[in-house]
Amino acid sequence: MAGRRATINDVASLAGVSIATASKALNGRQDVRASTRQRVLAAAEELSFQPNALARGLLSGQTRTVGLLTSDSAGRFGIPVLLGAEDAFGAGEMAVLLCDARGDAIREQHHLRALLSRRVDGLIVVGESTNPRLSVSRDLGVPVVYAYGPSDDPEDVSFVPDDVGGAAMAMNHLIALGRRRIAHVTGPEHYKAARDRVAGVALALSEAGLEQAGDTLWGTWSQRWGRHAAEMLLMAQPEIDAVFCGSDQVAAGFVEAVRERGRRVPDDIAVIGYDNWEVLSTETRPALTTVDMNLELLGRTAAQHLFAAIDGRATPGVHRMPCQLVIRDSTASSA
Amino acid sequence: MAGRRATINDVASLAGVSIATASKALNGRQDVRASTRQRVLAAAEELSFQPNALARGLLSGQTRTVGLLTSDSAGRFGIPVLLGAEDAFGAGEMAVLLCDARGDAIREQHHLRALLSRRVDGLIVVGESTNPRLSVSRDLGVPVVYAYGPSDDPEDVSFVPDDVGGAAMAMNHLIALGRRRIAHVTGPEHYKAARDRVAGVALALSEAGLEQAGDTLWGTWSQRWGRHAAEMLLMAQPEIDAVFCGSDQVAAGFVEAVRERGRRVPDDIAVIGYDNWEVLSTETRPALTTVDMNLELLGRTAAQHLFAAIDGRATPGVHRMPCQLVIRDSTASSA
DNA sequence: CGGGTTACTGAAAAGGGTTTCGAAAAATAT
DNA sequence: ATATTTTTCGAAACCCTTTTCAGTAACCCG
Repeated sequence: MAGRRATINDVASLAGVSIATASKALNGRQDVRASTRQRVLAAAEELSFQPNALARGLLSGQTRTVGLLTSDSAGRFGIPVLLGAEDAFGAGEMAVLLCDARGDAIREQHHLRALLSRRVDGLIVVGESTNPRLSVSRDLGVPVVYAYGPSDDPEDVSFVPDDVGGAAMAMNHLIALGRRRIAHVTGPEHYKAARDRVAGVALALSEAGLEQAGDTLWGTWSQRWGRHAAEMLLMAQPEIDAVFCGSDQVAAGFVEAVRERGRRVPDDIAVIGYDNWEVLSTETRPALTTVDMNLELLGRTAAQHLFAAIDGRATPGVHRMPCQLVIRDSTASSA
Repeated sequence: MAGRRATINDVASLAGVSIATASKALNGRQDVRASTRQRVLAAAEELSFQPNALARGLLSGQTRTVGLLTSDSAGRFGIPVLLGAEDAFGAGEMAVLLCDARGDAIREQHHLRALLSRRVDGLIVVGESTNPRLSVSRDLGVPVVYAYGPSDDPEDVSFVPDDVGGAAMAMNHLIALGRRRIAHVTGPEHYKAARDRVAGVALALSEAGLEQAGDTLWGTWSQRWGRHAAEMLLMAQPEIDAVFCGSDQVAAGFVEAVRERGRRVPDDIAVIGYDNWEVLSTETRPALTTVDMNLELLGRTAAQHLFAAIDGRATPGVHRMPCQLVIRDSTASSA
């Protein structure tokens, strides 16, 4: 804690040069004799000089800092996106200002103002669900990229998981395994994620010329609902041979109830989950086949596109990022 | 995106005053006529003027920004601490620079330098476990508070959960319920959290004049280990009437295996977990009694103490934050 | 009407770095 | 030796805000 922090002035006087020369030497510019540069570098080292990012930013207008605005970072989905973004930024020498609005619009405005006054170079807005959210980009003056939850303004840049594709991928896997009486148990209808997956299911079924086994069962994203749905389904349609669940939680509950009823997974009924939430998907018995939304990659991609947008190369629109099927025992071939 | 951003200069000319007057008017200082202030405020509003935090920080030497350095924010424990801290800072108009070192010392140094060059007012270091970690405070020039994982330097300020007290609290609950043959299944011995809880168990047992049922079973923090431990335990010591598990994951596996063996929870065997990881503790059947480490509160407290430290009122040492017992069905009175 | 207050206002400096431009020094050409 | 070019260096402006300090105008009182 050596009292005051060293400035370039201190470095310059210790090296016996002007601050202009010191600056050039430190930043690797031309027009500095090698021996002089050597002296300046040594002086900087001795004083453990760190250029003041505030002064630098004030002059250049670039803070090399981005804001990360999340509505609900407590949620499972925000975190991986956030980590992916942080990772991409860290590699690019960018710093991340984290703001959690806790789903409160007032707080969001407040954070937005704070970020703007700190002159961030750009902004990533991480949604709490894949439902479109109000755009904040209007008149903001800095580029914004939306991740997970897209903006409602098509002019904005958004990155979301391709839930339609993910669901279709899961269904195609079941169909390829020879399952023909496939049910679909999912979460609340007001989630776009749930509706998109319904669309993906329909797509895959119609391509295969199949009918869904019964109506889609809407519920909650909970294990409890998975159990309940399993009980209803085994009663009403005991002939089903596969179920696509809207989340790993639902799938975990479903599997548990199926086993308790004396039916086997995957032999009698194959089960697929969604999210690849590893604490759940790998710990259930049998381990869950599930759809991974690659959220960390999504966050990283969003961050990279924010870089591009900062450089003036924005790519407006909603970009759907492919999901990935992770195959485990709950759909193992009943060979 | 109105081209350049408005400066106080623009506000001043629009209001027809000098920049000094504008500044005073905006900051609510004396020596400005009410009508003049009114005009300035209107001008600022019209230009949507936001004072440049860089210029302000450069002058005052205070950035109203703190660094949050985590080793592993992917972990379950870092997140709540982080959220609590972010919450406390947000309320105090502070901004949070998030850095995740991913457990890499080089990356940590790099982030540390970046934070310092941005002139953060303080730093919170969030550990990935409660094992003590290398101090970063030496010669840093800004106050540092450690959360969850304490610093190895007793001169530093650290906040950690009181695992000894938490474990004792759990055991006392079992003892109060009349259980007398209590076993302890926990995670790897190289975790200080596991060792502390062993100490808490011993404390509670000796106070009650009881012996532990068998040796402590060390394993991993997984559900798999919980199941395995249950199988071993039911074989070797079928007389046990309660188990204290080192985590909710272990407890969930334990409960599952116990039920499969035809023994009832809590009637035959009461089970307590640790962490209060709600997706697990509330979804198992029966729902788990568990110890909550109040991590969000811990993060908030750490943040508040960082404020104090920034004001020069540091309170060195390791502060243990009390845990809280959350009682659910897995220890329900078998009345 | 002059002296002493009081109420405002504005010029200027400071904070730390980068960059431009001009000047000095050194090297080369004439 | 002088003229010209090249290299190296330093003074000063600039980024934006806050704050100090000096100055102006209005006001009150004698």
